[in-house]
Amino acid sequence: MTKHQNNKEQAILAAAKEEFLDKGYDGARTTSIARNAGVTHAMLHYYFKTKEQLFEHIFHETMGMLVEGILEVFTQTEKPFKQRIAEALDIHFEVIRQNPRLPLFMIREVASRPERFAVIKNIISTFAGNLLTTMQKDIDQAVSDGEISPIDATTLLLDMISLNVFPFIVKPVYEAATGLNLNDDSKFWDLRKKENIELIMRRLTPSQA
Amino acid sequence: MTKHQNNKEQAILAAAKEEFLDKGYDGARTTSIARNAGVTHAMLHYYFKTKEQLFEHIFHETMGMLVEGILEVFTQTEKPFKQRIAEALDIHFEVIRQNPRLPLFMIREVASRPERFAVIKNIISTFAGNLLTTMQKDIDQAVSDGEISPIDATTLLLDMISLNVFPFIVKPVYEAATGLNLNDDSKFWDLRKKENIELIMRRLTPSQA
DNA sequence: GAGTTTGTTAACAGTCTTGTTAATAATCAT
DNA sequence: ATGATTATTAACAAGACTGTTAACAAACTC
Repeated sequence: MTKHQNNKEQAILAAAKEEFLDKGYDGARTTSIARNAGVTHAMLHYYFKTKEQLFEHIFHETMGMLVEGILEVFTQTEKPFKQRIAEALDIHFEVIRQNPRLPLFMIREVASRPERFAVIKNIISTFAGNLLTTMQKDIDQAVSDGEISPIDATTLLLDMISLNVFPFIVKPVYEAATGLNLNDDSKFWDLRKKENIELIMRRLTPSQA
Repeated sequence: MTKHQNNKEQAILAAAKEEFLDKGYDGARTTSIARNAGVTHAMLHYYFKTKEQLFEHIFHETMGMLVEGILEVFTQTEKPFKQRIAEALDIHFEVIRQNPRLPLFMIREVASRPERFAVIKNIISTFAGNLLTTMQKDIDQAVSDGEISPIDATTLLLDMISLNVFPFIVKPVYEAATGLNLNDDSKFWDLRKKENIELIMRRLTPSQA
């Protein structure tokens, strides 16, 4: 662990993250990971016994990053409800923008092996439970204050996540169909964020009728 | 081709569709497909030379279904713009509801092998081009009539697709996290469709200020 | 510096998976 | 009915991929 370059372990992890995010568990090859990390594939099995174990590392690291990012979003101050939602949308969008391949990775892996998800199931469900109840309370308050029109917390949350996440998921299809490269296009993503906030704000604003 | 039960070919196609939709190309096994179809795996290779070729069949059939469904959505009559959009959302949502695994399948395969998408790239891009220009004209008309507030056609389209498609994509994650089964829950999907239409209608309605 | 632990390599074993082949049966055309 | 075509089976070939092992090197401990 000391003088020996243990950066090999890091190199393996980095290459593995690339490979898994790109191709998913089934498409990933341990030989390819080893090659990209610049080590023999025996080394890979020396540091991480199995492909599954290596994947677990990446999956947890990745999920941790995501959950952390989301948690950060909802520790908000005492501002008007609509403003807090707008800020949450902003931060949430930026978290994904910095890790754009993460949502598809998560969805893909859970879809093909739901049991793998069991580990962080509890974390998410208790977290979501708390979030939804506090959110619903805030909503009820804001509604009776006449600040917003009524809506379910779960409904609102799914609205927000759909709008913020889907563009990143559909990006490969969009790029394949148009030939454009959205990574370069920061204007596109700025506009998208703005539009999402606009949509949710309009959804929340009480109707004038 | 005649008296021989060529339903074996159909059985293989059916089993292959299941397998590919469920596990993706990389996760699918031709032996497993053959087993589920009730044929030897030599038969599979007799009818479809390679796994790739079998996949192409499924991919094309599947994409055709999707594109057809989408096309159907936008052949609309001479109703007010907002009403047409609401109806398009409704039909689009129902198409996906009947083929709920299709969007994730498409996105997953395009993400891990963009080149495979080249075949239907042209269809989609010309289709989308036409759609967007007519849509933009309709929007401009409706805006100058004071029916709606201004919006880009591409922006509106992405809003609509995000809201309608994402819930189906995230379904496995939702189910894994909650332990619930959304397939049974037709109320959930009815509400979701309603909410999506509500959101887009509010987005389009001119602001009262 | 002798011995122990840790890191590294190359070769290999075993399994899984795709695809082929050669032999056999069923169906069809005439 | 006979020959040609199509369907079907079982066994096998080849390769890819994961994981192991045995031998060796480097560093670390005392």
